Amino acid sequence: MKSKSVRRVTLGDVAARAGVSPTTASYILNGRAGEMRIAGETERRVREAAEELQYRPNRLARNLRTSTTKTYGVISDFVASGHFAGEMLSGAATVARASGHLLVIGETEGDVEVEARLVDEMLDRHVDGILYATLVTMEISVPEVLRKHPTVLMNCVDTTGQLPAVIPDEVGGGRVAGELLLESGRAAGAYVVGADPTPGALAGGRRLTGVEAALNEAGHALAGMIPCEWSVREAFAAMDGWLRDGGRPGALVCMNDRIAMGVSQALAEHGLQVPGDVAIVSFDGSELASWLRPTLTSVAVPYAGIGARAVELLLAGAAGREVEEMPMDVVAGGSLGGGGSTGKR
Amino acid sequence: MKSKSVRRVTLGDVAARAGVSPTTASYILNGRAGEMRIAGETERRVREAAEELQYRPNRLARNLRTSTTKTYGVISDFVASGHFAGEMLSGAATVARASGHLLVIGETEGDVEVEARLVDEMLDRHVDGILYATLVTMEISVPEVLRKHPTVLMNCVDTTGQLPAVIPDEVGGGRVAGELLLESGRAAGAYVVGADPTPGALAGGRRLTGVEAALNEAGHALAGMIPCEWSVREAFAAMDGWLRDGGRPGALVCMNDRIAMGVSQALAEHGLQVPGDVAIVSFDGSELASWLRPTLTSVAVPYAGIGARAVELLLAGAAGREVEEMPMDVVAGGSLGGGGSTGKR
DNA sequence: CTCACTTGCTGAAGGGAATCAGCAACCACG
DNA sequence: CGTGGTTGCTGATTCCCTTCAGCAAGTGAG
Repeated sequence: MKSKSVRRVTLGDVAARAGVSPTTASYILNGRAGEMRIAGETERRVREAAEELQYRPNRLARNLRTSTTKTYGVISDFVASGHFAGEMLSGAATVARASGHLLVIGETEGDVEVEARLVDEMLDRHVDGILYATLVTMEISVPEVLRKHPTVLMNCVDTTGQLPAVIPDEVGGGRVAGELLLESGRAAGAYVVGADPTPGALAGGRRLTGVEAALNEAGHALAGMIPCEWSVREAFAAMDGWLRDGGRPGALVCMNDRIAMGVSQALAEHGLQVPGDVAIVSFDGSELASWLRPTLTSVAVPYAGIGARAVELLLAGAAGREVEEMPMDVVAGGSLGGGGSTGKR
Repeated sequence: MKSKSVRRVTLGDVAARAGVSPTTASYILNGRAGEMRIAGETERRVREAAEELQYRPNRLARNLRTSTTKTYGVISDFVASGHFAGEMLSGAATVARASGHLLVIGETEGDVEVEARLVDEMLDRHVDGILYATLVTMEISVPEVLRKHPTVLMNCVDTTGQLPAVIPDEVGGGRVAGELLLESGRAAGAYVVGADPTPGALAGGRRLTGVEAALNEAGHALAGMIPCEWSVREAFAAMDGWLRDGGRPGALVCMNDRIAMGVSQALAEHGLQVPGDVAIVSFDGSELASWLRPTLTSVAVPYAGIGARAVELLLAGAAGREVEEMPMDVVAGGSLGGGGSTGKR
């Protein structure tokens, strides 16, 4: 199974066949022919030889010489969870590939030791840069050593604010949710379901800020908060309890789609219709939003966009400190009533 | 931001400080001291020097010399979709890391051109092996060049049967589902919901085979099939139509959790209770199964296990041709009635 | 004292590309 | 005919490690 090692074609072979020195061949194949005043005819011969011999440069040799690998490392706490990490990876991989880079992944499982080891492994392999991602949008402190290497944070910001980061514009997303409520005429008696479960997490607070801003500017106000962790179960329990206590919401802003699912279940069990009795708008724009009946109108976190943008910053030589906020767009569903009850996905 | 390149410590530096030759230092640090009859005292000095200088071997140089990179490439059609790909990656990464390997990923989006380019990029970088994964369990034909390099297929088998593969034991999983139905006394009037949506896909047929086998052996038989694509929407539509036509199932075997969700929605809208009126067992063991009310009893696809096992095969020098089937385990939920209505997740 | 072996180490040769410094050949000009 | 400049190319070195082949010194037997 091991390749029968027929000795790969080297730069020297190409040079020999073209009747030039390896130096010349190198310059030509690296596009420095003009700069080095190589004759057009010579260039043609070398390229032809490379083509005929099916020459592929030995990346390992080049890596050693240039200390460069056309490779970026991705450190993230959880690769496996939900589609989030996957989308971020996918977005990053696409942009990386376009510039000939590959992605090396490492999952820390939230363990600092593992994280440190992974960072070392990647730096040992001379990745050209590191993408540091978290599953939940949050403020974190990254390993010191990353400050000495090109690094871009995805979905998080570091406490010292030294490193460039790409995060969702959660406040803007909150405003979008608030505006959707206003547009559909369901802003009265709106409650927010969810509270930030993770210390350091940013999404909840910032989304709330945005929602309140939008409502307040239109002369409305939130009717209240129904706190719960961001899971289907917890949301169901919280909502169920609240409804049992006689609560009757006009609309619900759910901090994510899973909360919206739990909430929907509770509403259904109490005989309340969505969107007839209760309008729902939520956040995430996950597949789940398109699975529910009615489909959810959800303000999507642009995970793929974050990944893509982060790689762009790395490619551009990430100057440091700037935090870029990616706009959150609506995935229209039927949970607010009115138009598109089919959802966009 | 670029590291200020203080010239990394090299093997030579360590050797100099310990007063030995680089050769000796190399042998010692590579654990070949015994084999080379290096004196204990010398070994100590070298290790100490390495420690003091914080020596980290230059992997790029080693890579070049050994044509080995402690790196595996993962080619998969979709990295972003669902938690499946993520779990497989995660399982693979964990085992890989344990042996000092990192994973390089590449997403083909199902495009053969992209796939070919990614394979080339990885082989150029001399990955030590390739994991080739598909989102859906299926039979595929892999790029020819992979046959010349250590390769293990994850969640798929190749048409020629030349390459080692790790797939879920779908027939066994089907049996498990059938047995669950029997154990809970709900085997009578059981319909199967779903049909294989993708050409070449294996899961549906094999699951069905297992379910039928288990039922038949106990003197039961399936009451029928309700075909639909494997999505929430399609499942809802199919089930809703079937119920409108007056169908009344005693139990449903759903080909995956998304189908089960659509089915649950349809049952609810027709006033049928789970598990009271209709028992449900499904496949996948995804998070979704734990989100529904009642939670689903679902036969889980061991994605993480597949990834982990595939890397083990690669590490063991994958001998070729053997196809390993990983057992599918039950994630207990409440959809079959009886015990655990809380679910295991 | 010699020979054969063991112990403990080292020199030098790669691996394949990138790149600095420089050289030969030719031309033009005064 | 010497000088200076351009054109077009190349030799030698470097990146840092692994590893083959071999050598000097010590030991024990004969």
